[in-house]
Amino acid sequence: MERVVVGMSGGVDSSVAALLLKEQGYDVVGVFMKNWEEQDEEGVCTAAGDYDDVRRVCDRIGIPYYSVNFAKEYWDRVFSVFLGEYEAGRTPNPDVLCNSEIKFKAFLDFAFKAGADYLATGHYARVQKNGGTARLLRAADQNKDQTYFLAGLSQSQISRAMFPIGGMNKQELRQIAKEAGLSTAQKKDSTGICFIGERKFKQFLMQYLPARPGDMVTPQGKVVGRHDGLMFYTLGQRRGLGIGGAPEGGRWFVADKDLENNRLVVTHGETGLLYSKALETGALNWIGGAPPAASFDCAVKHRYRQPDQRAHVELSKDGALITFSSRQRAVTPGQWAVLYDGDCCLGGGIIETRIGG
RNA sequence: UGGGGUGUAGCCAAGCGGUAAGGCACGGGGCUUUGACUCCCGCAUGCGCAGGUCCGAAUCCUGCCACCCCAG
Repeated sequence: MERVVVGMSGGVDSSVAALLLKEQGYDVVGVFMKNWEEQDEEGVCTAAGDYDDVRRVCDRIGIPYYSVNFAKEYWDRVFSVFLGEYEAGRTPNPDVLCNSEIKFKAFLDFAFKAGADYLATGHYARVQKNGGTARLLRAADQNKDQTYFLAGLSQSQISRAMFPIGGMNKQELRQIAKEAGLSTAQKKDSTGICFIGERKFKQFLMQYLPARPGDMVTPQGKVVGRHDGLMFYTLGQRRGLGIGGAPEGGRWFVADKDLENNRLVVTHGETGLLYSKALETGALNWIGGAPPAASFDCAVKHRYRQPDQRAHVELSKDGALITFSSRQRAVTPGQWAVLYDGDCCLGGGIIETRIGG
C-alpha cells in the first residue's frame, strides 16, 4: 500500500484531502506543521486550536497524526528573505517561497524519510502525469485555483505531490466534510500569510523592520504628506495614505518608491504612472524542466487571483521580458509573474522591474 | 483696526429661510492562504462665537473672534 503524508493545517481543505486519500485506500498519515512561534496582536496563538482540529479530523477519519516544527527553517528560508525584500523596497510573496522551501522541501524531505511515497496538501491544483513528466494544472474550481502559489515548484517536487481536492469546488468540498462529520466542515477559510495568519500588516512589519518616516510627494515633487516607512506600502496601494481633500476629489495611490531619498511617490487618481506594458523577471522556474521556446505567447498573472493576461514572453540570460497585450495596473517587483498554457501552469519568476507607463 | 473677502466633519466642498449633498481620509465588514486593488456599510442634533428677527436660520440682522488679499 502506498503511503501518503498529508500536510494538515486544521482547515477544511486539507481535512477533506486526507479523507479522500483514506477512502481511496492509501496508507494516510496526517501531519500538522507549526512554523511560526509568535502570537498575534491579541496574544492568540492559533496553532494550538488548529492542531486540535487536525486531531479531531484524523480521529474521525481513522488515521494517525503527528506534529512537526519547521519554525527555524521557515524563519531562515522564508521570513528572512521576506524581510530583506521589504527592506529593498519590494513587495515579496512569502507564500510562493513557503511552498518551494518549506512545504515541498523541508516538509517533503521529512515525509519521504518517514517512508512516504507522496506528499499531499489541500491546495486547489491538479497534477497530471503523462509519460515521465508531471504537469501542474489549474484547479477545477477556477475561483479557488492556487497554482499561482505553486509556480516555484520543480519537476521533482510536483511529481511527488498530490492535490486530492483539486478536482472539486469549495461548495461540494464543504458538503463532503459535513457528511463525513468532520469538525472543520464549517470552519472559515484562513487568510493572511501562511502559518502566520491575518495581521494588521503595518504593525506586524514594524516589529521586525525599523520605521523610517519620510515625505509623500507627487510625481512633480510636491510634498503632500508623510509616510511611516517605505516598506509599509506597496505599488497601487490606496488605503493608509491618509491624504485627501482636493477640490476635484479623487483617490491617491502609491505610484513608486524612491528609496534613495526615502520618499513615497503618490498620484492623484488612476494616472498612467500606475500602469506598465511590460516587466522583467529574474530567473524563471519551469515546472516542466525547460521553457517551451525561447519566445512565445501565453497567459500570465502578475498577481494572485488576477484574470489571465495575454502576453509575449522573450527569454533573456537571467530571466525573461514579458510584454502584455494590454497595460497592467500596479505591476509590483517582488511579486511573481506566473505563466500558463491553457490550464497548465508552466512556472514563473519574480518580477524584477516594470517597464513603460 | 482703511477697503475687500472667507469662516460647514481630519481635508476639500454643496447649500442662499424650511429643518446639513457629495468626494477624499478614517473606521467596520465582504472578497482573499502574500502585500494590494475592489465592493458594501458607517461617519456633523450641528454649520467660527454670542445675541436677535421669524412658526422655522448654516442661510436674514447686530456685535465679537480668526484667517486671507489689497492698500497704508
